[in-house]
Amino acid sequence: MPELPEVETVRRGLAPAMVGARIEAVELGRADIRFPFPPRFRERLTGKRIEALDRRAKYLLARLDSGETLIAHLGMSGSFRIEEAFVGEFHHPRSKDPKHDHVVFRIEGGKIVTYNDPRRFGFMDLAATDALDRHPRLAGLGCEPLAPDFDAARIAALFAGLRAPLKAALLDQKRIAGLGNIYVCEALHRAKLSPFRPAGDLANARGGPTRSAGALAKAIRAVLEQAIEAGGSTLRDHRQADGALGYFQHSFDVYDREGAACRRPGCRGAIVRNAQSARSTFYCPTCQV
DNA sequence: AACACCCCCTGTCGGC
DNA sequence: TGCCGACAGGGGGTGT
Repeated sequence: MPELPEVETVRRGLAPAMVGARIEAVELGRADIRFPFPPRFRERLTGKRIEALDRRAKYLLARLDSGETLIAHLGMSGSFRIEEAFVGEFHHPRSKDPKHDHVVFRIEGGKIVTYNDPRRFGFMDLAATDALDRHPRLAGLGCEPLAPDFDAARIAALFAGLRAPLKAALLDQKRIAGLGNIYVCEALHRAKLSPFRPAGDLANARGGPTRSAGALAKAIRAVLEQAIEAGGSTLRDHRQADGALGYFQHSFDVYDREGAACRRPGCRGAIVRNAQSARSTFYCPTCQV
């Protein structure tokens, strides 16, 4: 499920139960998910207070009062859920999917937070908070697309001279961090830009922004903000931490709509799907040029 | 630098 | 019904 809006939705769902509370206990269902858990993982979490829960791109960052930060990435299929603990309860005898419940946190105040990840492409790590920006997974990340200074000029500067197609450039987390396959397709459609256009087209000869760069900056911001507002997108029955379903998937204009009519008013085109760098691209060849 | 391709792991879905 | 391949929201690595 998780691109930026879904991770942000998870963050907002977890924060009320976790921020300010101590982690009373941690249980692991196995020794690794995508990677092994770091040494003494449970000990370094147990008894620590969570001072803040932040997001960087698609990463969740739980700042602990120990001076360390818990880094979590949901991969393709990771999700968190919150449940009320009963007295003495730790395991989840009623979990619908105990096989993929890999990490269970018991939180001060009586909540149980469970990380479930069938494909195990997600991971968790711990790092010193004052050295977080040197963590190998965070160090190379590009700019936040919802930051106040993310605009046409920024896009032009990032894309000037690039011959790579817009789709690939937007998926590259080293340039802009947080977009994934769905929201790239959606943003390009909103901006009326072909996914195959060279990214460098958005910069003029002096490296300044074209009108298209402005349209794309606006489209990215709008689609992300609207998706967050909707609680993210729910695909394959993924849920928010509180069990609610996001509903932005009903607002997709192109993603997973191969063969359907383009939703742009006045456009008579149909949505096409094809592969770009081994990933499905959905777009309308009629209005995206 | 940038591409095309491979891998990680598991579940689901469509076609036969 | 059963089997099998294709495919899935992420990301890193390699070789050309």
